[in-house]
Amino acid sequence: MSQTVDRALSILPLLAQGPADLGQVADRLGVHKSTALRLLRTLHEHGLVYRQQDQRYRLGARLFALAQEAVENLDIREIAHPHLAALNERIGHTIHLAVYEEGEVLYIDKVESRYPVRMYSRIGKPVAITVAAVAKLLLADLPEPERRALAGKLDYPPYTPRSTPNATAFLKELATVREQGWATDLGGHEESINCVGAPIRGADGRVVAAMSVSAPNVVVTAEELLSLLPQVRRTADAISREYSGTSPSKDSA
Amino acid sequence: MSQTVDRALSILPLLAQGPADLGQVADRLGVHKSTALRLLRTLHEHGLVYRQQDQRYRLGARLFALAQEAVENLDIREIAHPHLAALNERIGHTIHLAVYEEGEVLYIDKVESRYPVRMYSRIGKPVAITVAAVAKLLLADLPEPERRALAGKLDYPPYTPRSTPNATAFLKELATVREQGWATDLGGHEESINCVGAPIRGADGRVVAAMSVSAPNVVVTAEELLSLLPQVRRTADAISREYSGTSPSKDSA
DNA sequence: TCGATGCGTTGCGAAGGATGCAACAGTCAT
DNA sequence: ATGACTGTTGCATCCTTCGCAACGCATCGA
Repeated sequence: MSQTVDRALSILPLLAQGPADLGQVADRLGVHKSTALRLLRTLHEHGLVYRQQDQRYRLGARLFALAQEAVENLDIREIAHPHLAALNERIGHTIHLAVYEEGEVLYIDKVESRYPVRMYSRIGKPVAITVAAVAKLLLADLPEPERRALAGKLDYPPYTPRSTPNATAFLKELATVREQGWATDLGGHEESINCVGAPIRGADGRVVAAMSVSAPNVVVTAEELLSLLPQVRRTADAISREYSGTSPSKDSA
Repeated sequence: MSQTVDRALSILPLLAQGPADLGQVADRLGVHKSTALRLLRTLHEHGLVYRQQDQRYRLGARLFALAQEAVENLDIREIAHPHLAALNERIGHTIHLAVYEEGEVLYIDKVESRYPVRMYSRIGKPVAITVAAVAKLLLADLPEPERRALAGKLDYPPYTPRSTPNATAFLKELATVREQGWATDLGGHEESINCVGAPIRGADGRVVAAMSVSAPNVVVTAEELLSLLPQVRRTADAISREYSGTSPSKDSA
């Protein structure tokens, strides 16, 4: 809607592919060099773009700062984390927390068996949206038309023989997930990794996030992992209650 | 330099503090609601901003994607990682890799003892720039005026009794670090944590990155940690050589 | 040593786009 | 039902951005 801003923001994904010099940026944008220069300068002032010694531009540090702050301020994450940590304390496996946003699923928290570490390493990468347990949970709750549209647009990479093959199978799986209120990924992404997940719901019953427990099948069999389902669901429900209960009145300032 | 873009980008740090509605954004920017709306729409189209169900805006997922891609494309990181992993294999402690950028020091890689994990959790947060070994290494190599200016601007939080107290002490410490070619942080940030670090240099001899090994003093004493210094330096030098050697000719496309 | 080519940078007039206003629509609370 | 609030739209005005051309500067080759 705003041409100037639109152009400026188009520079970011362009630089995400790698550093580029002024001419390259101008060409890719289809604008004059001087225009590109002014846009880059503005981005630079805000720290979103950095100029390395060879004068080429690349993405800047402020970007990380923003992403960091953003994820820290997600109240679901804040509420969920203690619950995830407690569950992890008991069962010891890796636990993920994920949300859905505009056609993408992204992890916003993770608890590792050894120590609690917030690892955002998978953030931004195309999450295995067609197979991940958390993705199924989140997509299963989308309004019918949006769900159909999204399922049609997706790619269905055959990570393993057990991966979801196509939109039809995926929609069917989502229906199952919606019915039963939990989801699995049994070797659909990596042959040896199994997951079980449960949805976290807001006050209106809509799924606002999803959590899952993952473990390699050399450690626990799929059946053993499934036996943890009640605990996973209890945790998810506890988070749902707390999230629904406490009104989000942030009386700051 | 570009007013429109400047205003639009100013929205991002504002939203980083927490979700805000249209009116709040407009107020903080000092512009009319309709103007703020158009800017937010543009940000939204690029995925940098997300509109939650209560219509308030917050930072969007694309931001994570960009930050992720950006850090993945840092060639220093790519080159260094195998070396860091190898060193970690031998000595088992936590290893950090950091770079300097426009007054900030940020971690771009980390290897944990258990398994290699890229953890960007500290990115964006104010790194303990006045005490961290990697920070000293990076700042010690700055041009004199820039170093002085920066040292003057910094805060010197007394994390522990051993933290760097002020600019004078810091500049002196940096001089020492520059002389000896390595740095330590002995309980300057957290009482029980010690670090030793070494610089990674480009072809022109300038410090382009810094690495460090950290360990709690309940596991290894400061002396024991210091005895690892030769290995750390060898690793850093190996990275320097590889980084300088291979010309960065990315013959893509 | 000198000219040539390529890059980033600056100042300028023109015009295109962004701005703020005012009016509208929807929602919630009273 | 009525009021207040928030988000939204269309529009005329003016500011801001745009592309041009010329410049400074470095690198390269003769």
